[in-house]
Amino acid sequence: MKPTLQAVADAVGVSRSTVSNAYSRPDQLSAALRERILDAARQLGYPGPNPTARSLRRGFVGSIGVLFTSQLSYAFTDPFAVRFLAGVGAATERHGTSMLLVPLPPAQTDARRAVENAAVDGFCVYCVADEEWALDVIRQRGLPFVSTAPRDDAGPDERFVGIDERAAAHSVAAHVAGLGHRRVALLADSVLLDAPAGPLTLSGVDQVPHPTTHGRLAGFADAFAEVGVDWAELTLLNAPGNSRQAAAAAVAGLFDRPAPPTAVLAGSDVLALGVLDALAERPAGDRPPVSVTGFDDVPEAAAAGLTTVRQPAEEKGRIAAELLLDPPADPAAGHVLLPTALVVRASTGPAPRS
Amino acid sequence: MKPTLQAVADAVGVSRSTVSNAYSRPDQLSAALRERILDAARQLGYPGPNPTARSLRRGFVGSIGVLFTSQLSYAFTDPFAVRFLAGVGAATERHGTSMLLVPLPPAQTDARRAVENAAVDGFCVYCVADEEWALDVIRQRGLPFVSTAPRDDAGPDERFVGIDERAAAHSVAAHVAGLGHRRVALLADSVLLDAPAGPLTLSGVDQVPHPTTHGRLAGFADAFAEVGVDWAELTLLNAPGNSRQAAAAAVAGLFDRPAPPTAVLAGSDVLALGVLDALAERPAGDRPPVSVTGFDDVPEAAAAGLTTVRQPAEEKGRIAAELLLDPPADPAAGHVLLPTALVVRASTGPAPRS
DNA sequence: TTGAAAGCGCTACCAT
DNA sequence: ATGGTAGCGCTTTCAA
Repeated sequence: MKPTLQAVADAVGVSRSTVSNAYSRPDQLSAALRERILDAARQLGYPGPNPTARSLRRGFVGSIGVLFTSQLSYAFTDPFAVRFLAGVGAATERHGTSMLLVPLPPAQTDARRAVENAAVDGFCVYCVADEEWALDVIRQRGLPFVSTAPRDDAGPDERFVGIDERAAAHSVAAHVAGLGHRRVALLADSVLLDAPAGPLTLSGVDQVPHPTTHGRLAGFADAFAEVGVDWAELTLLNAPGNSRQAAAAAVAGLFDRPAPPTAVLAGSDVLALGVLDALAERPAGDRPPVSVTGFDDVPEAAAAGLTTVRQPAEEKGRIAAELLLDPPADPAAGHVLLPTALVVRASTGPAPRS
Repeated sequence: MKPTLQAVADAVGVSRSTVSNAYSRPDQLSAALRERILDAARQLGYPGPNPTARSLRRGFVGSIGVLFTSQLSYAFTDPFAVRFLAGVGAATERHGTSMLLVPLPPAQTDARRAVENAAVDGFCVYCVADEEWALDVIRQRGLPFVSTAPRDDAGPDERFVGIDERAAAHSVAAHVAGLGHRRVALLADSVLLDAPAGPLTLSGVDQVPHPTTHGRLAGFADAFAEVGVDWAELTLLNAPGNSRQAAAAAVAGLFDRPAPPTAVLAGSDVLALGVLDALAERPAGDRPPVSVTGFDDVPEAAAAGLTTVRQPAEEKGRIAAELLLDPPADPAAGHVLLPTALVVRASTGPAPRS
């Protein structure tokens, strides 16, 4: 049995309060006594105050949760998510807080439980899919959180860090439109929950439930509407997951259609890279000159020569954590919009004249 | 004030035990009563049992710690570490456990505190530098742990997953020796704690404190000893950190020496890539034909054509977590050696005749 | 500077 | 099937 604080107190012949003070409030006792206590603790093999008991008593835990509303193992394969985590890590590091990664089981009920049971003082919610239920749980627990997806119904005290998805998406799409492309496919992850890979028909972009995906698709559509191509003329492709494989599956057969798109705008770099994979797999003589764009500007994008929109990944994570750990006095400061930039590389070019 | 379990009990007119059972042991009460209780809880905004209180009472937390004995923000820049984390994540996911990433402050005392205060049921210790102190704390807390660095003084109940570092390192080095290289530099991270970037003189490999680094350097040295090149003839280079920048700094000026090495054996792919960076920065006409090898076979290695040793990163993380979460009955099974494989790519070639 | 008392919110045992 | 009791190990007033 591990010795408790009580055991140390008994050994030294002082009260528990004094031992507690020796650890947590050194100024409350004489240096000599403190040394005596710490020595006795060492002797007894007392490992210091039990973190759980301390948390219960103090009312806070000293760690923040990071919630990926997707498989945790997936999150680590997403370069953008990893940079985000690095940012959160940097902030927690400075703050002396730990970060808890909470895996969400596939079943909805179990996932709720996971969020309910997480021992944290707040959450950074990194959303890749439906998240409302998670926010409900967090609110119910009375915990603060920072979201990275734009939400219409965000309360005034709800903190956010992100980008203007729609404007950013507009910028790449306008670039592609400017190159003359008119037959265009839009590719996104989770256009509709649980839709299969491939083409999808939606009466309008507002049917897309996930705010990030909605924002990006809307931005793409805006740019083409400006050049006279409207929603119904765009090919919408669903990728069941944000992975190169999912993207490749989504564009299967696409370029063998009668009038294939001359450009594919993807909702993320990972998806765009998957499209390039699919193109590269075709025999060299049969590669249509398709322009492809991504989103995020992850490290791999540069190597692949991908035209994309840059957003500061690490910064996003860092600010999310800081917003949580040091809530700004002014609630308006709890809403941070990060800059984005269009990065033009070799993956886009003029539309072929046809 | 958030309602407590007591409040729900009062509202329904049952005891706390019954409410507790409604959440944790549904089979202990009638479905009807359980529904009544859950309804009342919803009504009152009771978010379910407080995780901390529950942990205190139950005696376990439901999360495992992952300890990087380096900056957390650094860990996310290391592709091998990220794959390792992905493996841990996959295992925790299946097990319904969370993972706590504990940032270690620079100061030794604070770092001890961080490990002492982590609310976890055990640790996966991923070591990049001196780790003994951390293991001391963990043992003192009586927590189980799994280490990934080979340790001489490992007790019989201490679990381990890793590779035969020395044999693996020998395999690449023998490949390079077989290509005829005799003037060779060995590059490693933290050869000595706090040594600056660049050449370092050590009377023998046994002066290297970190077990992983020691194993790899020893394996390199073994292979060259076999062809008559002994330790003193090898150039030992220290990189202050496992990063491309650190590696580039370590080899600065190296190739402008009178008789520069014809091969650089790096202790990790990241370092090897840094060497390639340094080489690539030289004017095209002035690039010595240096063979470079890495270690790990991270995804980037393939793209760079790096000759390296493959070790299963994700598997390592997965097994580490599993060893922690489902301790094998047979203690011998708590010691897992993973396979490695020499991967020969374009970064190594025959030594120039001179 | 030190100690006594009062819980933090919950669960598990043992009765009923 | 349900409730009473007894803590889990600690911190924090407050009083001495």
